[in-house]
Amino acid sequence: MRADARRNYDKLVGAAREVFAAEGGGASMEAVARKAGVGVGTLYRHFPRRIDLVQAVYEDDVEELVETADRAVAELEPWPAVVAFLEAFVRYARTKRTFLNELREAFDKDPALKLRLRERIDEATELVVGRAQRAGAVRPDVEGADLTQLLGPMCTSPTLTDEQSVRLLPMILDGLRTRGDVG
Amino acid sequence: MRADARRNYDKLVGAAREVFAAEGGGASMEAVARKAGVGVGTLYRHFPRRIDLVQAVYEDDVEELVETADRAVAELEPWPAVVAFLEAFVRYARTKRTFLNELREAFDKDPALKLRLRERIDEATELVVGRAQRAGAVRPDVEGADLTQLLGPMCTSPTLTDEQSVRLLPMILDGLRTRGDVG
DNA sequence: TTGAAAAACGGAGGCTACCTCCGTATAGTA
DNA sequence: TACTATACGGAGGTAGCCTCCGTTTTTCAA
Repeated sequence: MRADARRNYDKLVGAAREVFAAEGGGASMEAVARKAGVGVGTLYRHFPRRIDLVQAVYEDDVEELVETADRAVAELEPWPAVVAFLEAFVRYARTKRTFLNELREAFDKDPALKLRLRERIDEATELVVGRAQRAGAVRPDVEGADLTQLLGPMCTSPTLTDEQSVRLLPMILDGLRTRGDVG
Repeated sequence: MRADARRNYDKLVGAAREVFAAEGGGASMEAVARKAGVGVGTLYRHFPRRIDLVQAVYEDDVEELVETADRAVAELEPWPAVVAFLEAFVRYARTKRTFLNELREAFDKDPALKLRLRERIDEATELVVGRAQRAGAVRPDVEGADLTQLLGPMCTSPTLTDEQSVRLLPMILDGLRTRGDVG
């Protein structure tokens, strides 16, 4: 891939993320190209169908979430790493609401994609949570996948408000940590 | 409402049902008008937004389902009435798959609609199932709403095949009926 | 460093679907 | 029957999707 192509690819994914977040997954391709500062031709060469763009944004988001997990484990103590990761997960999941339909369509068309990315997220969660469990900071009777299963649907539900998510995550974190544990 | 307007309204809802079933909820308005044998102007006067048409089709389907329940109770013995109604429910729910996204959008915009129609369905189910329970044909430890809750998601799941739904409904019916009951 | 091939860019333009508008047709009514 | 309110239909304006191709940029061998 040529350097300028790579540059434009990244610009397009970034622009698509912003535009989809602001206008929903139905936003016009022209708007994405404009935001990225490239022509529509360039957009369509990289992403022939709208769904390819949605998918690229989503994969990019998942990758970032996984990196957040790695960074949290490398830089933070076990419990703060869990807090940081789950906050990132909530942010990640909530942005999906603006293009849930498009995402579902992408998953319908390619079920393997859904599975693969879900595994990737579950592994990252397990990395952070398992470490905290071994350190005695998190109760042992939960698994990483339980948490994403709990938070994912909560965050993508269209009726969840910003305030609710801000109130609920701390509550979930309190329930998650080993009892009597401090700070 | 003038007679010709009423006629065209009905033709449009019928055409929309067929076209949505065949091409999905994203089918073109022109295609619906053509199928109904009217001009697009007529379509848009009756249904200013696509969502209004989706909603009309859905309400019509629910109405038909409720009528099926009434007819089953009037014309059939308790158990056969349950069979007939649940088969109709499966048919009803499966047709929704082709325009689930549009339906969700309609519900997001008007949550009361969802509630109202759900209640209507639950009442119809209760009518048929309650009668069969009182007649001793159906086990007493289930409610009408449990059944729709079980069948609805099953039928609208995009991964359910025709064959599966044909195999599963009899199984569910077997589990539903009072043990030792015949015919 | 240079020049030519390969790769990528951009946006004009064709296509299709959405929706409005208004002249024409028709049902209902006295 | 004649009149009016109502409804019909589809031409045409608008907008978004996508393709195509002349132009620009990058790469790389000499």
